[in-house]
Amino acid sequence: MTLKYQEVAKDLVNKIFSKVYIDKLPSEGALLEEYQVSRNTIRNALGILYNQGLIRRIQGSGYFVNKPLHNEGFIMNMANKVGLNHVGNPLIVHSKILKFEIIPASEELSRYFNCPMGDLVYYIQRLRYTDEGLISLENAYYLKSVIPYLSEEICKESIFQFIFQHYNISIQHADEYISIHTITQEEADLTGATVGKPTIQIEEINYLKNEQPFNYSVSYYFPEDMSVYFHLTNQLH
Amino acid sequence: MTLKYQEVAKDLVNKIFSKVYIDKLPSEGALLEEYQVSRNTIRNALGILYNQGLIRRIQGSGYFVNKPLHNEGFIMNMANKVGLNHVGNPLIVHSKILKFEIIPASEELSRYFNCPMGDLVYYIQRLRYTDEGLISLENAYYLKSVIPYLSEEICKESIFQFIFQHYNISIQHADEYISIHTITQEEADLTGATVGKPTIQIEEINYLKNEQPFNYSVSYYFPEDMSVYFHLTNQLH
DNA sequence: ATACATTTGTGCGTATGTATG
DNA sequence: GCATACATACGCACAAATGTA
Repeated sequence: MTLKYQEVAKDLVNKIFSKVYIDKLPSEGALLEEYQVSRNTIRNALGILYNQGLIRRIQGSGYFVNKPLHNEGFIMNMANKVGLNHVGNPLIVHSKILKFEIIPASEELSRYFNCPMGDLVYYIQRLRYTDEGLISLENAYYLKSVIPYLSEEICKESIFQFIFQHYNISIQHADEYISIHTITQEEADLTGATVGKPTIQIEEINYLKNEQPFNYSVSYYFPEDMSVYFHLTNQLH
Repeated sequence: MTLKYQEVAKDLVNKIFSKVYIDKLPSEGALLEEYQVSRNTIRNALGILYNQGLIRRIQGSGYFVNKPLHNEGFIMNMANKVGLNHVGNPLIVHSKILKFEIIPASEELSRYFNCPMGDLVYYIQRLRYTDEGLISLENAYYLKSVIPYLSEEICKESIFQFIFQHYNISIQHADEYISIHTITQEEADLTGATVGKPTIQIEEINYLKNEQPFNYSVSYYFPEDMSVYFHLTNQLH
């Protein structure tokens, strides 16, 4: 499946990250000439980048590369669901597997997955590290009917990347809930963190294109200087 | 300014909130017939609702009203920038003004506002309450060149509502940073909270249509059961 | 201050592809 | 196999904001 506006969008993103476009992008007219597509297609592609907060656009003037205001600390950009990243720069993450089980869906999980109770799900608990150290404790659940096979070996690297490549599926959208979680004794034992330490909790449900949820996870993020960034467009004036 | 797709979008939102549409929306064809607009306009309008997580859409099947999975605790929906709300239901908020000053922009503020240092800004510190009690401590800054007049009286109610009505401007988009803030002695004195209590910190910069930032704020949210919800669409596959 | 060209924003119509039921 | 419904793509026209001469 190779959609024109997504191809164009990806190419534009690459050109921004690789500093081909430093400040201003070419006009829509120039871009539709370059890519040999219609204006709608160009605008679809640019709309994606705009919604992700990568570019600004000013009527009568043009499209401009967005520079993030904050640059200190560990900033996780939620706009781009292509793995952990620090404002545009992807992070290399490896994991220590704490649990790898196949369990029947509880009432709660069956609600999240929109499936009958008892349906099988993978339950994977991981500690996630970068070069800097421990990032998060993750409790992830995957619906086995959608993801028939997983292994501990796979879970040491990126589960999502494996899924996308082997099952040729992709995330359509996600629901995110952010709150504060204070570390319990059990979690402290697992992570070495102190009991009662406040952490950022991110609960996440990921959906396929057909609206089927396939992944639910709760993660606790430990870095003190961490913040979660996202960009909002107000389309209802 | 009365744009067709925004009018349609607003009308659809109302019909969802007022339970005219409980589960399924009419098809695109039926809607363009009803509103007497083109298919692009209908899809623009529906796209807004989709991006905000209000509806799901399934190719070949139709548009469906989204039911939030979590219903417990105080959930703040960030998608819709029309004041504080609890998953769709607006909250009545009133404020106690702690500070109301006009100050010159510091280096930091001048970066946020993209203005020269020393430009005048309103600085307003408020405690925000609902019937349930204290919600947040807010430190808000408004660029005086964009918002020439504010008063303490106005700040007791919704500042945004006043601005939108009197200056006929609206938020185009916003940058949000979420992190954890532990309450200091000074803040504890102001709020009655205990020193060291972890709170959700939301930093926010709001932009006008011409990309001019007009508001920067840092707020600390106190409810224990609070979580921040937002919906992500993955447009890059 | 005015006029004009450029550039993005909105809106309509049409054709074809793809998923669902 | 078929009808329905959403997804993508093209092309065109005009409005509105911006930048420049």
